[in-house]
Amino acid sequence: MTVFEELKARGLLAQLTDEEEIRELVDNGKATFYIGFDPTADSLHVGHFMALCLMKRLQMAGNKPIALIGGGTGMIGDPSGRSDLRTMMTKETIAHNCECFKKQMSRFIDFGENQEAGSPEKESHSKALMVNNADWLMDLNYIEFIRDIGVHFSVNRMLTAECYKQRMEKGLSFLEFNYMIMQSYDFLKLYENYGCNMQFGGDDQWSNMLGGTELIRRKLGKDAYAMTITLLLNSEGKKMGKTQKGAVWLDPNKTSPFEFYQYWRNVADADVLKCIRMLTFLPMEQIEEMDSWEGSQLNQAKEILAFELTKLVHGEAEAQAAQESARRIFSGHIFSGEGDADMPTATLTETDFVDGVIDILGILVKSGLTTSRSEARRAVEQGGVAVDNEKISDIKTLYHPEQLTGKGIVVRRGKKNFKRVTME
RNA sequence: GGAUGGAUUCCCGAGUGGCCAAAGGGGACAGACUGUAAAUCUGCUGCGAAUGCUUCGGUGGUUCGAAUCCACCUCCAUCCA
Repeated sequence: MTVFEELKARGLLAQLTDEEEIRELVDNGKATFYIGFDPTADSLHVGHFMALCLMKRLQMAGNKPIALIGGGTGMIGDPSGRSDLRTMMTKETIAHNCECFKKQMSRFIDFGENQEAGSPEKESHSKALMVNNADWLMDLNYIEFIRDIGVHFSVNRMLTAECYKQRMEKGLSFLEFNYMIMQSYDFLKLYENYGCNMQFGGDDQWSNMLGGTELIRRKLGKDAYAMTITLLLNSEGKKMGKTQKGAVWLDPNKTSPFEFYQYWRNVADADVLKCIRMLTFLPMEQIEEMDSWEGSQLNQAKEILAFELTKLVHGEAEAQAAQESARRIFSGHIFSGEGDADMPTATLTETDFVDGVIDILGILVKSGLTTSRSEARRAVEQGGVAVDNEKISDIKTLYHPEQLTGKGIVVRRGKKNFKRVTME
């Protein structure tokens, strides 16, 4: 099975400019492709995960990935968020975020030795590149830019793009309108500087990507290709990787391996196979086999999914640990004491106690299981709180520091939220 | 620049002087049922142990009393230029 066939079989591909050409390039390792990442945070999240997997798959097939960091576009911020004019990120933050991105990406993509931009010779030989569009966007001269690039864009045509059509009803700022042009310019630059002949991105980027291929054709008379990745939606049509607490991060300090594991362990039945297919590197044959699973058997599939992904992102040891903890916790007997190391822990100090005691509500709040005492009270009153597996029904239950020393206590809120609480 | 409409709690959306911590729905959370699933049912959803305190774009004002009335400001939408 060739790479292209595999991508297709896994349902990763959404739209392509020219299927035959792309197949040809990709299967023969002749593609230099880029995917753009906006450095809006200091960690990548699950939303970026598919892009990373795709880069990895293609790199393994001999193609050369370029990770484009939107340092320039990041200076403006994504306008589609509307009202809140995002605070402009400083160069320092962007640089910091880029560093973090690179670190995380290198788990997936082999940047080889010569990853630093700056020396064209080295760059042409490296296995992968990371570049920042601030390098060419920041110093643009407005008049020159409009003359050279702007002429090639027809407003009439742009307005027919689906993404703008929708925005036309709610309002579209000029800033936002420029996104297509800037992104197209990125592609042109990468084509000229690094021979980048292909762009991948989320399905929502399609029209911007087409803008790039057209710009290259008009400006240079050359062909370039674009391909979009299917957006990973759950069965409710929402983007995967978002929880009410925010994104599921790839950085273990922002989303612990255990939480990461649990996120995937808890996906809906309808989504498991899709996720396995699109996100894991398990061989297709094995996936086909699972395809016929149903009912509670899918529970196994979820375990596989969670394990595989945690392994990819955090390594095998972490994945193993997360899986064991999860099994132990959900099989009923919590805490053996040993091996629960990765259970989220909250540590109290003397100052958290009043007159040498703290009530259960205080513990819930201090441990971060609830955000306020009112919320904590509700949880207890509704029978949703347990300590060391004993249901707590009295909101006035008190704890002394001695009870928290050593292994401490394990506080559970609801079915799936655990925190070990100990003394300093 | 002009005209009109709008801004309500996580979201949508009612509320046009006291009975409003604010209807209804969605979501979230908790419980039952289950397979750490979905669907369903129940509870719950500003903060506080509580008298109570803080919320309805912002700032002032009128009033015993304001989400509701007045003034100014900010932002958004539609139409006109």
